[in-house]
Amino acid sequence: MDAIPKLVTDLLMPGREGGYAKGYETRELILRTALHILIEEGYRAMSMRRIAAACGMRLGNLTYHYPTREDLVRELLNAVISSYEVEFGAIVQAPGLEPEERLTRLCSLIIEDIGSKKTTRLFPELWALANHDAFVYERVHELYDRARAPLVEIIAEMRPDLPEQDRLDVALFISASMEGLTVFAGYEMPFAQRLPAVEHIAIRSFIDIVRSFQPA
Amino acid sequence: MDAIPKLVTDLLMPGREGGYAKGYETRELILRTALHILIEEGYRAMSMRRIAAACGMRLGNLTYHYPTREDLVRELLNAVISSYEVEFGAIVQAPGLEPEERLTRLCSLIIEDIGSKKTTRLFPELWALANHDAFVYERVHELYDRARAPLVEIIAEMRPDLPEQDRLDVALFISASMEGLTVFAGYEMPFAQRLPAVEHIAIRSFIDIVRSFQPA
DNA sequence: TAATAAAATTGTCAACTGTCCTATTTTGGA
DNA sequence: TCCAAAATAGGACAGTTGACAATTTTATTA
Repeated sequence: MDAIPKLVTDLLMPGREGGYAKGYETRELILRTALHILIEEGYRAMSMRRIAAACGMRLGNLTYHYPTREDLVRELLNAVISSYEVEFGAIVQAPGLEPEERLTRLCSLIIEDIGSKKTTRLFPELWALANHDAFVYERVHELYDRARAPLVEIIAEMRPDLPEQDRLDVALFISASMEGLTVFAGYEMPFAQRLPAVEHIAIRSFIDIVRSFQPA
Repeated sequence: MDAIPKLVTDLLMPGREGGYAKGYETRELILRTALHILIEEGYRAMSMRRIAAACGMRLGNLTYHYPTREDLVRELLNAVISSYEVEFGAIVQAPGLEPEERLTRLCSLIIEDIGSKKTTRLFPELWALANHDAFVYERVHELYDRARAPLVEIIAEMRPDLPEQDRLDVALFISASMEGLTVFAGYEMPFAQRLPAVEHIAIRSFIDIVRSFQPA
């Protein structure tokens, strides 16, 4: 039913320092399994015992690798968010292309990612958590800052006349616009099948704003 | 610190049928308190005992009014979402005004609501819950359907030439665009103070899309 | 005011939670 | 091959959770 999950970029773990390879693999399995439960059943279902059981290991072993639940959650979110940072950092800026074309490709990639199961399920959890957890808040918005950076650059190229603050505001709006699609046209959302159409509308309108925005 | 909460429209409870007035008041207190905990501390903190304690009542009494936690959550979300439906249903369509002006006012109201603490905190919780709870999913998207309806109407007035599907897609994009602001410029979010500026950009761009959208 | 339905209290239950501690087994390098 | 470190297992702990039953108190109205 589901597409083949792209395991490679699901999580970006910090490199291992000390310890055996076995332990590192186990920690990877743990975080991957925790992420799976988070996506499939939500944050509430992601208990220590539930994770251990799904990993086929004992609770004692889980708490050996992650002494507290908070440790585990932090590492998990860190690894997940890092993988997104890499993903967006790897977006080829394709120098030589017109800025409009680069804007189109960038937004296209982001919006298509929003349609994926992982992103549709994960980010609402992150948003909810961020409202009551300073660590999550910091980490999530750090990610968004980085994801917005290339957008700001393109806007600067297209509109060198614009004050920096206005560029930032426009980039912020474009970024928020796309994120908002998650709830409506994300994976298994009521308008999932309209995502391509809405993507088209979105990108056209983004180009229009950047081209025609005039400071107050 | 916080603004005075507008208690009147926070919750819309179903009218009481049978039972004493006392009981009805108690149920109202329960839902109001549960909502407060949900907003201030998140879904995970909203346990039966926590709610009962915050109400100054015993757990037994809470389970008398709401036998299971699921009952309570359903009633709570139903009451909260109903109040939003009333709020948006009450938006005066101001006949006689230009459609552009009506679009501006409607979006302005919605975006300003997104800046409120209640909305900023509540909706991410709803989005996360909706991903793993069919009831929440249904109820949330029912709300969004209703909130989009006046938008579709205005677009129809401005663009009678447009096929219905295109109007719906445009309304969907505008609606999603605004919701996306929650995470970035909502209450206590990093760009909360940019909300007015972004609101301005958003509305200008919305008017532009509606005016100039051309089917593929 | 008395009768009675509703509301609220109190105590209990099994299941689950995160954390900790102590064996035991496994691993990989000397 | 041996051995110390690492990994895993197993059990125990106190606290929390949702649900429920028996009981007492309160509110409403006949």
